[in-house]
Amino acid sequence: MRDDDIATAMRALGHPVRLNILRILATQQQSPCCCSDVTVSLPLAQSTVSQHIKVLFDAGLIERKSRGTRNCYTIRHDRLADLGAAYTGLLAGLAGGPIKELEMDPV
Amino acid sequence: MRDDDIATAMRALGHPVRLNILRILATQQQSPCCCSDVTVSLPLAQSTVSQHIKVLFDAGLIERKSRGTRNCYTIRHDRLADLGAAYTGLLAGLAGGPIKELEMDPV
DNA sequence: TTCTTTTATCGTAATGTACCGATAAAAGAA
DNA sequence: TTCTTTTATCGGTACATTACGATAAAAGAA
Repeated sequence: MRDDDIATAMRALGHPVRLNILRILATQQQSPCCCSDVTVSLPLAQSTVSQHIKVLFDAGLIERKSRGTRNCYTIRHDRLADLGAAYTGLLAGLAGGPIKELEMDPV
Repeated sequence: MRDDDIATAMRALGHPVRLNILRILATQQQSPCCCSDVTVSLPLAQSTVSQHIKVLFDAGLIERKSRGTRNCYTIRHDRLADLGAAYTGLLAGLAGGPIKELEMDPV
């Protein structure tokens, strides 16, 4: 995962409303969840929710499936796990300190 | 960790330059690392780096220590770990699905 | 004291984000 | 066909972010 992708995903998660959208998608995981389903659970206009969904979608954190007149969104758990792994890797790199190159090439 | 704090920390990590600043701080962990030390490692003006550092500081991800005429910054590994735990908790909540309340209150 | 170093902050410009209402396109129902 | 539902996108407003150069304050050196 490149730094740009990590940053994009982090920024997508960097808004409380979008965290809640993920939770809403998780809650209604059984039946497919569309934009209007999310909107009724939030004190925001439909256009605003659609915009937040787009941010999550562009960051690759949710998936879109066209079902009739609605677009159903589901969480991409694989991508969220990837981000978690990338974050763990980042922390490991930060903990190492300046002796990092010795660890990578032990002859 | 509240949603607002998670979002703030995520947003602070949501820029490639700030990821690099953390890595630079980690690399020069031995000797205290100040703003000018970070600046020479980046193709950015000192004022811009100072601003990025402020974002990380305001998010609680780095610590400031006044040492003479310079301000030395160090990584707050505890806060980064907190964020990792919060993220893990978020993922667990998202994986659970709509049966979440049954798990929390098994009588 | 004066000089230098270092940093945060100010001012500014360009760009991005967050919200809203209105609207056009797509798909199903009548 | 016409009507309804749903959604993405457009236009607009307000505010935040990112970048820069310039500058004042603080602390040490001369």
